[in-house]
Amino acid sequence: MVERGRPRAFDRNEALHRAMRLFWTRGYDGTSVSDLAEAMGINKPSLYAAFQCKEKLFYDAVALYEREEGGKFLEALQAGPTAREAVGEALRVNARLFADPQKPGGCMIVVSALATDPDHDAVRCFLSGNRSEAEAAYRKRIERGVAEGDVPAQADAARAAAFYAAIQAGMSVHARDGAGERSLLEIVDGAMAAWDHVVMPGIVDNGRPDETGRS
Amino acid sequence: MVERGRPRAFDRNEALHRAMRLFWTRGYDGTSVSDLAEAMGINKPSLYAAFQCKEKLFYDAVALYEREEGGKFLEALQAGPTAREAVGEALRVNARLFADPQKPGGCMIVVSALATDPDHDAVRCFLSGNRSEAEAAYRKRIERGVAEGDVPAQADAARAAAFYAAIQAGMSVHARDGAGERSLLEIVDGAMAAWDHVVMPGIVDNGRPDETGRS
DNA sequence: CCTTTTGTGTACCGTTCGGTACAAATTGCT
DNA sequence: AGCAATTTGTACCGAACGGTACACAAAAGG
Repeated sequence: MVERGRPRAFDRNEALHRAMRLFWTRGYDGTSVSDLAEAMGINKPSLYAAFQCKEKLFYDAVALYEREEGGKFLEALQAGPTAREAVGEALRVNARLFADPQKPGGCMIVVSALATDPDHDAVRCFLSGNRSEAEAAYRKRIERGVAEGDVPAQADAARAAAFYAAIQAGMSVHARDGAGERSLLEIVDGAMAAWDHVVMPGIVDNGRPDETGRS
Repeated sequence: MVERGRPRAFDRNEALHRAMRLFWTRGYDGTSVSDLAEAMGINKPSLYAAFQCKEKLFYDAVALYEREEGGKFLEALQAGPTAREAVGEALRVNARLFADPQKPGGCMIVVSALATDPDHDAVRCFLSGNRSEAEAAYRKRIERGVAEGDVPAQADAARAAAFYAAIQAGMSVHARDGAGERSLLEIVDGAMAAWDHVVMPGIVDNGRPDETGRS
């Protein structure tokens, strides 16, 4: 009793991928269901049968985005030997993603619904929550650095996470405005120069008197 | 021959101000003309008679935003005694604006149309151009710092401007997510810690060997 | 073969969109 | 007063919106 009835004539994942690209490019409000159906190569009833409604389709598309595009970011954030190197590499991974000429500019989670009408506030909040999760990922990685000894114990992980999350969001806007990979990597470079100060505000005024916080 | 015909029964500027607030909150796509008319306290024919169409109304609203909210930013950017202090103060002015609980979160020019359908691409490009102007303002202030001697001659003003413009955009997203003034000011503080490196990449690895660049 | 189950395409639903026709109302000018 | 110019409110326009009814097609199970 595995498959009853007429089989689906399209690849659900492929269709979802195309929907994701369209939402990413045009935003939630800027993408109509008719446009989606056309881009997905199906008719609207097929779309609704497979994805329930526009809003759920969007959530599925965001989940796919996180799996397809967010994976390398999270990997890089875990893989780096120190919190500093991990955060830097994670930002560089995203810089390359946001500026990829084969893809819509910037991060889908930032650009696709920043301001919406109150009817779609759930969508905006959903993305806002996802952004908070990204910030939390930065924070946890820095806290891990404290636990592992490569970040000073008195570090303000939450504050540093907010800083790097903001940098990442700014990179998305910049990418939307046509900034290239080089420009975004320069921004990352600048942000990483503030590491010591951001991680230990008040202790390190500026610059780093000593990098050997490691081990 | 100054005023013929029936006089307008509403204050055009007040109405535009209310439209600006609504666009700022909900974005271009998320704001309908009916909502606008209601918020402005007028009927649609009055709206169209006074502002031509939705798109032109939006442009007028953005211009008002720049006059009302962008003024203090530009002033601070010019007023600071050094480029460094001016950029820092300008960012702090915007941090307070973006987190003002009396106003919609973030910068209108960033949040109100990042991703739209192709029909409204002109709106997106208009805002993108305005963001470029803000970046140019940063660049010119830093170049002025070079001319006045408070910034080293070999400084990369364009790169630094891109960095601080990105920070500013990131602050808008963060403000939309509910970040308060304190959080945004901490981000500014972090960004300013990178000043020397950002202004002279490759020369100053990190930190500032000397702050007495002033005069 | 026949029923059940599910997907497909057409053609449509009510609502909202941006925008306007039109007649009444209110002013300045002569 | 009469005319020209302009705004106002009502009521409406065609188009696009998100979503669906329905008849038909294609598969599995009996």
